[in-house]
Order: sequence, then C-alpha cells, then structure tokens
Amino acid sequence: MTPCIKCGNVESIVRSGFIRGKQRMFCKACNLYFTVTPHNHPAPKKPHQTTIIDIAKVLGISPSTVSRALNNSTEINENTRKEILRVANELDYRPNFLAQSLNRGETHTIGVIIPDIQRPFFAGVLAGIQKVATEAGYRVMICQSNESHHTETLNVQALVTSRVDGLLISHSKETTSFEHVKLQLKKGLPIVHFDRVCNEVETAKVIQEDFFGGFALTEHMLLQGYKRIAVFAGPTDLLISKARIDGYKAAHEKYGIAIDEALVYHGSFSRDESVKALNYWLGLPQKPDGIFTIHYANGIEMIMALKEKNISIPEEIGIVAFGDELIASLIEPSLTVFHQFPFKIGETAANILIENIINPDSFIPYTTVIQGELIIRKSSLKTNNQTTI
Amino acid sequence: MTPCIKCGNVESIVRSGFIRGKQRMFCKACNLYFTVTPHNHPAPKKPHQTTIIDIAKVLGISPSTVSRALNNSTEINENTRKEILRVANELDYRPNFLAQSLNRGETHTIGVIIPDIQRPFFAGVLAGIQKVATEAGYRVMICQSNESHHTETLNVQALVTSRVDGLLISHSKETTSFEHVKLQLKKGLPIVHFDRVCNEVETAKVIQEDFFGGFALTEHMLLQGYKRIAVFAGPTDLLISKARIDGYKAAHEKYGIAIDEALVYHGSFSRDESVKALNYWLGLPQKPDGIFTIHYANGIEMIMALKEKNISIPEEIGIVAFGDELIASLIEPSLTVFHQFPFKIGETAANILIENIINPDSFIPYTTVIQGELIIRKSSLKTNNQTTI
DNA sequence: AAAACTATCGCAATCGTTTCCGAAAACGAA
DNA sequence: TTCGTTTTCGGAAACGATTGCGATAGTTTT
Repeated sequence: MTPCIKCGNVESIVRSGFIRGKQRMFCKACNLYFTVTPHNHPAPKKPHQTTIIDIAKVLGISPSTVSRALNNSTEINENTRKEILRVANELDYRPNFLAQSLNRGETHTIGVIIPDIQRPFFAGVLAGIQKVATEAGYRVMICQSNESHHTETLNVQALVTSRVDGLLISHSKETTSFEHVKLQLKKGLPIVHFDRVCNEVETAKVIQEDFFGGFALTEHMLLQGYKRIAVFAGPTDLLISKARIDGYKAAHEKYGIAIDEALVYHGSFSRDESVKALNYWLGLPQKPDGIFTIHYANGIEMIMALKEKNISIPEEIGIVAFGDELIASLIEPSLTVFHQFPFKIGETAANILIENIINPDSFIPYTTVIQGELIIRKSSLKTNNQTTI
Repeated sequence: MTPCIKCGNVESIVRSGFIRGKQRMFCKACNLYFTVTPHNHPAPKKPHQTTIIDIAKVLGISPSTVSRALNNSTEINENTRKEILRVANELDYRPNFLAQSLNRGETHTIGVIIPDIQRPFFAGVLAGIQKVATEAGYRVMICQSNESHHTETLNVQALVTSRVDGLLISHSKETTSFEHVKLQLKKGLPIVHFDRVCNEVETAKVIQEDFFGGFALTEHMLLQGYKRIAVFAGPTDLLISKARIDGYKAAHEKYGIAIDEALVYHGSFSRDESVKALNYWLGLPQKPDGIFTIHYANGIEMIMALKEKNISIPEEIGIVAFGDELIASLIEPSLTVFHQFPFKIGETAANILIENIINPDSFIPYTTVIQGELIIRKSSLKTNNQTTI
C-alpha cells in the first residue's frame, strides 16, 4: 500500500473515497487526507508571459508599485518608474488583458454580429467598424449568424460570455423574435443596430435610405417609361425589404400608376430564387418591362440569366437594384443601383456604440440615416441618345 | 474643517497629503487616515451580469458548489445540481469568460491578422477560419494590418495582450522583418502562417500553389501562341509574388523561350499601378502580346483600361491572372485565372493551429499546399473556334 | 455496532491587475 | 529642531471562476 506522505507509515493508512477519479487516502496517525498522485509535477516551468509579479521580483518591490508605474500614476517616484519601465521592456512585458478586464469590469471589446462576412456590404461595414474601434482603443470580436436565428442567439450568448462592452448587430433575415437582444439590453448591455434593425427594442440604429432608395430607383424607371416593374423582394418579414418596397409603391402613387401585386416576388437572396422569379415573371400573361431587385446580387444574376435568354437589356426589360459593388459597374450592361456606403455605416454605428458605452446613463437612443446615392447606368437607360460617358 | 469620520472631532484633524487628487486627512486622536469623499456612493447597484455568487446566494450554498454543478463535476448531488441549473437558467447566467480564462490560463480564442478584410480572398479565408474555430469551440479575434508592418506589429501585441491561444497570420506586403513573430514564438505561442508566409521562422504554413499556378497560367498562354508575356508583379520582397514569377520563368524555360526582363513590372496592387504598368508596357519598343497579373484585381483593371484604349482582348493582348472572384467570370471578356480556394485555406490553417494549440509539445510544424485550379476563359483564348460554352 | 468507506460540500488559494488604505520616509516651514 | 505635509510604497482586498484539500454526514462492511 501507499505510505503516508507525512509520516511515511503504511499501517495507519485507510482508503477514503475517490476524488476526481483518483484514490484518496487517510492517515490515522497523522490525521491527514491525501490522494495518490504519481509524483508527476516537478514543475516544468512552462514558457510564460511575463507578469507584473515577475517585474516586481526582479526589482524587489511590490506588484502594486509596478502597476502604478505602468499606469502613469502620480503616486510614484520618477526613478522607480524608470527602473520599472526598463525591466518591463527588457522582459517584453504585456499586461494581461484578461486580468485587467476582470478587475476593471470592462473589456474594451465590442462584439459584432453579421449574417455573412463574405458579403461585400458587410465586409465594408466591418472595415468601418474596425477603423473607428481601433482608433478608440477598442478590440472587435466578430460573429456570423449565417442568416440563422439560432446561430444569432448563440452568437449573442458567446459575446456576452466574453463580456464585450457593447454589441453591434445586423439581424439575420430569419430573425423575427428579439428576446435575445431584449434580455441583454435589460441587463444594461449597450447595443446598436445597423442595416437590418429591429424596431421592437429601444436601441440606437444606423439605417440606410431604404424607403427613399426604393422610391428613387422606381421613380427613375417610371421616368424612363417603364410601366410594369417587377420587384424581387426579400423575405416577407425583413424590415429593410419592406421599406424599399414601400418606396417602390410611393413612387407609383406619385405618378398615379397602379401596382400589380402579381409582380412582387418574395424569396431568399439565393441564386436559384433569382432564376425562379424570372421564370415566374416571364410566364405571366402580362410580362413586366422592368425589374427592381432588393439586393444587387440578384440583379447581377438576373442580367446573366436574361442575356442567356437573349432578352435585351434595357430595351425589353430594364433592371435596377439596391446596393452597389464594383461588379455592378463592370457587368454589361452596367447595373443601375442605389449605392450604399457600408464603410460609413460601420463607422457611424461604431461611433454611436462607443458613445453609448462611455456614457451609458445619459445616452438616449437615436436613429441615424446614412444617405445613399442613385447611380444610373445602362441597365435602365432606354434612350440610347443618353450616354453615361 | 472636516470632522473625523470616527470620533467626529475636528481639532485633532490635520491634512495629510493628496491621494488621487483628493485631500487626505489624519486624525491624531483616532490615529486614523481618511479622505474626504463627498459621500456619494449609496451603491446604485448597476444592472449586472449574473455571477456564480449570485446563484450561490439565492440557494444559500457556496460558489464552489455552483461551479461544480455547472461543470458536470461528479462530486455533487444530482438534486443540488438540478436546483442550481434551474436558478442559473432563471437568472440567465453566462459564465464570465475572463475569469475562466484567467484561471485556466487559456482563452479559447485565436487571433487572426490579415492585410485587409475587404479583399474577397481574405474574407473567404476568414469564413473558413470562423467555421472551423466555432465548431472547435474557439472564438476568433480579427485584426487588419492594412498592409503596414507597424500596424501588424501592433496587432500582434494587441492579440498577445488579449492572451489568444494561437495566432493565424498572413503578412503585410511591407513586412520583411519578422522579429515580432519570432518573439512570440519563442514565448511558446502557437503560430500558423497562411498565404503570405515567412520562411525565416519555424511555423506551420498553409500556402497555395504559387509556383505551379504561375507555371500553369504561363504555359497556357505560351501554348496559345503568346510570345511576349508581361508580368505585373507585386512588391519585390513579397514571397508569393516571387514564387508565382518563378513559375512564369519555369514555363518559359520549358518551352525554350527567352524572358525579357523589361516586361516585369513591380508595383503595389493599387489601381493606379495597373494603369501605370500598362502605359509602361505600351510605351516599349517591343510591346507585349500577353499579360500575367499576380493579383486578379489588377487584371480586371487592365481589362477595363485596355477596352478604353480600344485594344482587343484576347487578340491583340491576352491576359491571365492569379486568384478568382465572381467578377472574373462576369467581365467581358471573362478572365482566365488560377483559382484559389480561400475558404479551404482558412479551414486548413485553423485546423492546424488548433492541433498545435491542443498539443504544443508533440507538434511538429509542417507545410500544407492547397491545390488551385486553372480556369480558362475568354481573355486568353486566341482561337475563336474554341468555345468555353 | 464499530470500523471502513463514500458522497457531498465549504474553505481558501489561485489566475494577474488595480486600487483602497495604511504607514514610513522625506520634505518643508516655523 | 519640530511638527505639519507630502511623497512614495507595501499590504490586502477586490474581480469571477476553478480546484486541492479538509470535513462532515451518511452508508456499507465486518
């Protein structure tokens, strides 16, 4: 049997249950409990990020003094500070962010939840967020919801677990219940919505001119003489989709043109849907002579599909879309769009969030609208005498 | 003057220096130091993420018991565990990641440093990284170097400060010294390079078929009958740029064709450079009849510029590029490319890094090559009888 | 029914920093 | 000098979670 680790006696030992799988012993002589560890840890001294304590030991001072030196405290002698900084530099000291955050109760990190990094719009927003955040001394933690409500909820939990100081979120198109956001808001977490916002909760929001964009694109088409404009709408519940369609409707009203509800097609943003919508429209007794897509990617896909079908653009069918990308100007015919400014949206949202974080009490949520820009290109220019240079 | 907070006496009070800007007092009677705080904090009880202690208080048990319940420890009564889980759920408890990480000495977070989020290639890599990381229970923290060495160094420091468990890095094109990486590697931080790797340090690497891609693209052009192929190369020091050009040279050697060094243009990847290079080539006494660009974006820009100049592609000048994007297939003429698989690169790199993190001792760095694919399109197809469907 | 054993839980240390409080040493003016 | 004042530093308690160890009540074995 195992001898006692203290007296070395063997007879006085009795087993005393299990702890974490390991046999536990009790020495009746020493009145001592112990577990039999195969005497493993001769302290291999892992390579180790230098801590404040390492510095303190080198100089024979207390950790608190080192901390003061590193934090530009006034309560420290200049010479001591210099010595500490020298050693800190020598040992390549980096403050442990975890310990700092735990102590201060703030992480200087903001969480971002977007549907998909690979979409240029969101990549642009991210870049804007990163810029502002970095300048303000904040880190950024990014999560993708992949357009799934469930994943989005998990993302929120993960970021809360990471104790981010605030949250920037653009909802998945699946998201119609917002309990996960409300809950955190109630706990005092600053949240700012952008693009795909949610009106059920009182947060600051950064949105685009969805209504006006839809209006401008539609008005442009109507003025070009298009009379039956089909709409490729997003999911029924998606707020920005609704707003853009409202703009579409308003333009029609302004010019006293009736709307054929049969021309509105709801679907996801996938490639298949573009083709399905097109086939649906072309199968109608009264075909459309124009198309307005909520998302530019669908517009691009439709141009490709129409070219395959040898339907001329913009003569037989004109097409306009929301959102811009380099590709829209390069495709032939180039695509008329309502251009967004994703970078600016990101910048603005990040600024507002940080404002909210810094001053959580006096902060009053407000909504910011980032102006877009109508860019007219060939896909909707019926008159050939008009050139776009 | 202020009375003593203990005895209430006023006469026995003397001032005793300043602490953090506040006047400090000393009561000679009580032998007590104190600072005059305007009696502000009646504990406003900020809204608060629930902690393990909150749960413990509710149930009148100790925090350690709660911890055990939450961590599937065996040393706990099933009924107790159920009760704890119930309360935890009721209070929407989320473990404080900071505290956990600090205690365990690992953050379950991996840091990623890339030159630019907005480049589709890197966005794709990120998506791949995110997928693998999420599945393995890791968080991802992303930094952009903006192609600046200095920023890259700061990024490394920031991530080290955040105590990431490992680092994925694709170097800025400015980076030629790698001390910042070496230092962390020496401290035991697992690092994996991808795409823009560095051969000076012993890390695992995930690279593309840069040499073979350059070779394949060039060989294709030579077989098409192009004889004077210009190269738009990246910065002179960029490793992947060198490899691609080596492939270009190898293809020439294979077919016994001499290379005119005047056709190799080094420059950054910006739009201006594309145009400058083009003008340079077109100003040569012996103009090129083909172009090979290291980066697809430059290829796209050159196609645009050539079209403006009314130079026909692929007849007068053929063009091929490295890297693929949707746009390459949509532009007219569509662009022949050596397609990369960014998502797969990201997945692979993340997997290797996590492997390294989990088993730091037995891990031996190795290099993985992600195969690319030559996609032939119109921009380099001289013979019109060959169609690409 | 005593002895041997087990299940379950609390205490306290730990992770690295910050900061409140106390105290000694140095400084200044009378 | 002497006492009020200031500067400078150390000790210790946070922050929230994990875990080794000790302890007790209950259970099983002789």
